[in-house]
Amino acid sequence: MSYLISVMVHTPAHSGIGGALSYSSVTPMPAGTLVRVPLGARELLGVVWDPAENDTDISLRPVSHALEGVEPLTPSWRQLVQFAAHYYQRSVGEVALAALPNQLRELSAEQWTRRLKRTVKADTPSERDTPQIPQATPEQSEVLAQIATQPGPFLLFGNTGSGKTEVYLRAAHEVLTRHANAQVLVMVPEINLTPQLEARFRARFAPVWGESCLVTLHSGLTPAQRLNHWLAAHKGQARIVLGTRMAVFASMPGLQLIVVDEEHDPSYKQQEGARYSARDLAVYRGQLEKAKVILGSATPSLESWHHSRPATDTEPAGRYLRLHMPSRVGHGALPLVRRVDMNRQPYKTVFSSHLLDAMRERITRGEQILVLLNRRGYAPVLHCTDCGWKSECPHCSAYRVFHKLDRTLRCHHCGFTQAVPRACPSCGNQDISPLGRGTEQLEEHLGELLCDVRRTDGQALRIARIDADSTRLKGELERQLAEVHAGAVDILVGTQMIAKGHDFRRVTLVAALNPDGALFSSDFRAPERLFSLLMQAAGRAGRDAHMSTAHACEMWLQSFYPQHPLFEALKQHDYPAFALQQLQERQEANLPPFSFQALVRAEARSQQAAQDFLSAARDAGAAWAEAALVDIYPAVPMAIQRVANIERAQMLLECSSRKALQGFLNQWQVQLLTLRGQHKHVVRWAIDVDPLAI
DNA sequence: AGCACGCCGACT
DNA sequence: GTCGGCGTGCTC
Repeated sequence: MSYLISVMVHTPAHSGIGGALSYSSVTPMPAGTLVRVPLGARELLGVVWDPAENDTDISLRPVSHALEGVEPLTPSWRQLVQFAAHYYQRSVGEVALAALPNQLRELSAEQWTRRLKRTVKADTPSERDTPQIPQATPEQSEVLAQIATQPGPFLLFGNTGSGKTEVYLRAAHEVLTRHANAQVLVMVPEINLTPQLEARFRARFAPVWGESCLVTLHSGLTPAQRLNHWLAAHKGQARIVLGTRMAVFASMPGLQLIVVDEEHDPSYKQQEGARYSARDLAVYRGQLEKAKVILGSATPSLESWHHSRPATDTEPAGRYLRLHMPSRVGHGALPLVRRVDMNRQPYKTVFSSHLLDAMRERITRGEQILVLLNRRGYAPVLHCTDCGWKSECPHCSAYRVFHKLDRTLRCHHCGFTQAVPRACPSCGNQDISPLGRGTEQLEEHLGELLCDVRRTDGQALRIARIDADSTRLKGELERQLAEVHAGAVDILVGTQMIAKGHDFRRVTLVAALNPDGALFSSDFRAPERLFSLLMQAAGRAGRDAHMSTAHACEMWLQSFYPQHPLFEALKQHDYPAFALQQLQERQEANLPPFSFQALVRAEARSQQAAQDFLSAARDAGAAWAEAALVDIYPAVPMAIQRVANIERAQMLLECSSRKALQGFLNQWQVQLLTLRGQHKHVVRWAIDVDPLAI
C-alpha cells in the first residue's frame, strides 16, 4: 500500500509544469509537510500541498524524505500562498518556495540534522529595566478601544508624532497577553526602518518575554539568521515578527495581529517575480486567519483612504474602519509652509533669492537645512518654459512621455504617439524640455551661491548629498547620517530617502526645489507620492522642541504653480482635503481605486517583437475582454525602453471590476503561454496586477 | 528555473 | 581528435 503525495516545487508558471507534482510515499504525509523530492536529475525542496490519496499509479517516483523536526505549514499559510499566486498570476510553487528561507532549500540532509541539534538554545534572560510605559492619551485610548471591539481592518490615520507606534505597542501587548500562543506581525516598508521600530518593541516586550520574543525578517539577514528567525516564528517561539514585505509570508501559527506601518509606501509592492502587494496580502491574511489588521499612515494611500470612507446618505461605508489621531504628542508645531512663485523669478533660477536668504539666516544661527530633490519616479514629460505648454495626451487625462530613442511623445495610457515637435505647439518657442530637470550639479551650484556664508564656528559651510549614488557602499548611509546628527553638515541635499524615518533634530528648514514634475506626470500616482514625501519631510523638521520654540520651522516650496490644490492642502497640512480632490480626479478619469489595472510587460531583442507579442496577446483576448468589460490598450514602449540591449514594451488592462479582471487574466494567461511558442523572439513576459507605476 | 542532450567551431 | 558554445526540451 502506498500513497500519492502532491508536492509544490519551485517552477515558474510558464515552465509547462505549473501545478503540483505527484510522488509516491509509503507513509501518508500531511499537507504542509516540507519534503525533498527528485525532479529530473536534481533533488528539490517541496511542500506537500494536498492531503495524501491512495496511490493508483505505480510509475510515480517516491518522495526522498520529509524534513525532520519541522511542523507542517498551516492550512491558512497554504491558502495565503495559493491566493497570492492566483491573484498575481504566478505558479503556487514559485510563491510558496520563495516565501521559505533559502537555506531550507540548500541544506543537505546531513547539514539539516546538524542544524536541528544546534538550534535548541535556551532563552537568554533579559537584563533590561522594566519599560517606561507612557500614559495613553485619550485619543490613543479611544483608538485602542475601537481596535479591541471592532473587526477591522483599521486604517490608523495620524500625523508624524501622533503616537501611532504607541498604539501598535499597546495593541500588540493586548493580543500577546490575552493568548499564550498569540503572535504579532509588524511590517515596515524598508529595511533601514527596522532598527528603530525593533528597538521600541524590544524595549517594551523583552523585559517581559525575553530577547527571543522578537525576530526580524528582511533581506539584510544572513542565510543562517534568516533560517533561525523563520524557524522561531514557525515554532511560535517568536511572539513578534518584524520585517519588510517578505514577512507577510512568515509562517506564524498563532498570528492574531498584523500591523502595516507607513502603509502608503510603494515599497510594499514587490517589483520583480511575483509582484505582490504585501499590504494588500496583509489585509487578506488578516481576514483569512481572523487576525486584526492595522494599516498606519500620516498620508494613506488613496486606495486605503477610499476603502475607509465613512458611510454617506447614499453610500455604505468602505470595508476598512478609519481611526483618526489628529494631535501631535510631545513635538513642536507643524512647520509653516512657504511657497515661492517661480514665475516671478529670473529665467532659469534654481534657488530663489528669498530661499537663499532664509538659508543663510538659518546657517548663521547654527541650524540645519534639508534640500529635497524629487527625482524619483521622474517621467520625462515635456514642457515649454515660455507658455507652460505640456505634452498632454489629446485623448486622455494623462501626459505623454518623451521617448529619447526615437524622439516621440507617447501616451502610456492609450498609446497615442507623435514625433516630438521642434517648437512649442502653443507658442512656437524653441525651448521645450523635460519637466524637472537640471538638478544634477545642484550641490555644487548651492555651494557657489552660499560661498560667503560662515557657520557659527567661523568655518565654511558644509553641504552633504545623500542619494542612491552616494550611499551605494554598505554603511555609507549610516556614516553620512551620523555626520548630520553630529552637526558637521549644514545643508543636506538628497532624494526621498532622507525624508523617511530619520529624525534630524536640528533641521529647521526644508526646501523642495522643483516639485512641479509630479504635478504633471504621466504617472497618475505622482501627486500622491509627492504629497506624502512633502508631508513626511515637513515632519522631519523641528522635532527638537528647543529649536522649534525659538524659531518657527519652515518648509519652502519653489513652484511655477504655487496655487495648485496640492500645495494649498499641504500648506494647511490637510491630507483629507488633498485626498478628496485627488479621488474626485481619479473618479472622473476612472482610475484606481475606481478601476482595476494590470500591466503586461514583454521583453525582446527588438521593440517590434515585444510589441508584436503584446498585440497578438491583445487580439487573442479581445473577444473575452469585451465580454468581461476589460479594456486592453495598445502596446507602448516602456518609459525606459531599452535595458542592457533588451527592448521592453508594456500594455495596460483596465476594468471596473476586480473580479472580472481576475477572471479574464486567468483565462488569458493560458493563451499567452501558447502565444509565446509562436513568438520566438520574445525573451520573457510577465503580468503585473495592480501596478504602481505605468 | 535547472539541467540534460545535441550539434557545430577553435584549441591542448 | 576533444572542450565548450548555448539552442530546444523535459522534469511528477
